[in-house]
Amino acid sequence: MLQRRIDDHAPPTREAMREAQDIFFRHLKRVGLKHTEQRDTILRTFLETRDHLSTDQLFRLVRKKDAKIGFTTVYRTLKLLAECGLASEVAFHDGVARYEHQFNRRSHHHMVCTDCGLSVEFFSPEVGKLEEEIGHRYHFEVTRHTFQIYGICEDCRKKKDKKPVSLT
Amino acid sequence: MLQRRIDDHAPPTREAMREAQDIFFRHLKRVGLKHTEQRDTILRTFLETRDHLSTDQLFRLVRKKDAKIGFTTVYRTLKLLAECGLASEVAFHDGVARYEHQFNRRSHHHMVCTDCGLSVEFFSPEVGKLEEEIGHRYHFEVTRHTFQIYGICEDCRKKKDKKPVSLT
DNA sequence: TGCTAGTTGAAAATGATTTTCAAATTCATT
DNA sequence: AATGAATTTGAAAATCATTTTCAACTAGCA
Repeated sequence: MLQRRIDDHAPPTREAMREAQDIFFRHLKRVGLKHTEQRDTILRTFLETRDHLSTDQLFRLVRKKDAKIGFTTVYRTLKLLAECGLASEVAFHDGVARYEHQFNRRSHHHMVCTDCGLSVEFFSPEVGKLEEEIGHRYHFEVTRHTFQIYGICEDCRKKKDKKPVSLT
Repeated sequence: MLQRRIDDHAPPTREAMREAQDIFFRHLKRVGLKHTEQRDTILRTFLETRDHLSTDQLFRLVRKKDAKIGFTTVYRTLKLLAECGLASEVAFHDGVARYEHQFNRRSHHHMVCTDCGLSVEFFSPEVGKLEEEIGHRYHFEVTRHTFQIYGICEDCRKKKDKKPVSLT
């Protein structure tokens, strides 16, 4: 499905990159894993992205930097990144797991067009407050939340108006 | 994964059941499909549930009522129910699509324990308002939203305290 | 009743995700 | 720098939920 974005975002600064690598390698050390060239390449590629990537999409990007890195390694590294909080899963309900990096980003949410796949980010501090409040009420130690709004974007509505009934 | 519930809910009244059937069969007629025994059984079974069911879980329940109904039919009927708004998908990020019935229920959301799978429902009118507001801002025609909070429930936290480091 | 379009369900296909395993690599220790 | 134990890698195979196929069956209109 096509993925367009409305908002924009700056590439990571050198410091940001370094800090993220630090978090990652500290995590690896903590759980007794090793620092490898592949993991580093995958992390760097991931941080340079801005969309919500499927494992396969990230794999394709990684392959451009190092054609010898396999899908499996990307898959496994993405799990490690999720473990240490650098990546988080975003479910768009289309049967594919997507990840986005969480580094230096404000808490945000997504609105997705169910026709063309356009996704828009929006920010809402209320959601964070609500999360905390509900967690407290039910004695949960809250770790994360997901909030997505689904609908039809303006463009797709216009297209529909032109051919109102599809008989195919 | 285990699924416990904290809140409770009454079984559907005869009227509620009838109304849902009406909505369903009206929908079938509208899109030129037929009213069958199987579809009726599946709808009734679904309405009697209260949890977030995977297709397979619903299939098992349906099979108790009519052992001749196949998985495929349950799968297809669930899609039809989602089409006419009687069912809606809930993603718990565990790789399985789940549905819950929407009939006569207030808009609600879920908090899920990532350890034991416990899910709690909560209600929050703010979320609906937010949905509308964001949709308007980006010119989306909003159809639905999902909001889930993830965390660790009280019980699981207590269990962890007892054996703080797992070395297996 | 007869007909047509839709339905059913077993089995096969699909497609994303996950595991397996032998060869290669990391890194703490010599 | 060399050693060796533990981990990593990546291709291939396995898994598993979901979706499609297709031949036999059924609903519901004329």
